[in-house]
Amino acid sequence: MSHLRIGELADRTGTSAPTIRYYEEIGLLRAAPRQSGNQRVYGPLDVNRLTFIRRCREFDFSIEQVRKLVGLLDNRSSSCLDARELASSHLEGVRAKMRELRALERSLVGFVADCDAQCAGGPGPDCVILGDLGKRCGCGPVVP
Amino acid sequence: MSHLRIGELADRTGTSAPTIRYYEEIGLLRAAPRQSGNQRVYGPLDVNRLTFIRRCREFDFSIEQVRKLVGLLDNRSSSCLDARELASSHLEGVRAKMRELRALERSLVGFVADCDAQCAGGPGPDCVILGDLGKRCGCGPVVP
DNA sequence: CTTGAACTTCAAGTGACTTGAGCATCTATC
DNA sequence: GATAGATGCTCAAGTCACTTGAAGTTCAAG
Repeated sequence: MSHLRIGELADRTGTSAPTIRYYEEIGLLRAAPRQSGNQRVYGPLDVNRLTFIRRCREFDFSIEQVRKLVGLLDNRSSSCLDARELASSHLEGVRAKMRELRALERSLVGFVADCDAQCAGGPGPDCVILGDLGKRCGCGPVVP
Repeated sequence: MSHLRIGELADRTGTSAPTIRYYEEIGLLRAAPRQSGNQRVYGPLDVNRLTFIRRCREFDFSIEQVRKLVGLLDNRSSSCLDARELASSHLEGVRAKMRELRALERSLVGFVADCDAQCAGGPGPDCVILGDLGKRCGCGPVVP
């Protein structure tokens, strides 16, 4: 049972087979040994490693960041501080993105509310959403 | 002064010149008329339209959504409801993304806090972050 | 032996641009 | 009028992290 083909590995790790081949191609996974018929064969260690990789990706680490994280695992003499640094700088990025999204959400809520209050489904070009989107450049509704 | 070249249009709208050419190529901006020397010439209406487009993009609307929004502007008989619909379905997407990011942030904060509490900068492979990232598959720290 | 699922490779497509090469044109100064 | 440097032009390829498609091979079941 410990010998898996690519489809089984994919199922166990929530990956697709093409993605596994892609990870192999970019060197994130080792080049898997092949069966007689040239099909890739995997073992339990591959399940572990790929699960780790997928988890990092779910946490929105980029492939290059994952490469470093995997390197930390491979290189057992490396410092914990490297992992902490990677995680916390990633956290910074996530927080910045969240701030942006919050501002965005507020604007969109405002647009929709204004539309409900003022346009009431009336036709066209004077919709406050279109007006709002054109604003802040001081140009009002845009005439094409 | 109402005749601008691409660089000036770029400056006034916070866009890059290649991006403006790209928008022209995909039909989001009309093909600009050319000067004698084949350089593009723009007017105030182009500033308005591009500002509108950039604003939509800042609000994370996809190019295709922007294309619709611009179409709403162009087609003055269209209904306000279309714009409202576009904005509110976009809002849904933004909220979903925010929920993901919030969960992600919590995890990362947890990782870093655990590391500070338990690893204290000690060396290596037993860093709780690497452990945490490998978890939930029940495999613990991953052995490559 | 045949069927069909799963595998193989290689190439191209996605979105929204960015970057680079190599050449033309404009503007300012001498 | 000559020249230098900024700005413009086109076309092609690169980015990221895969996904999709074509066309052919291998495996497992009946």
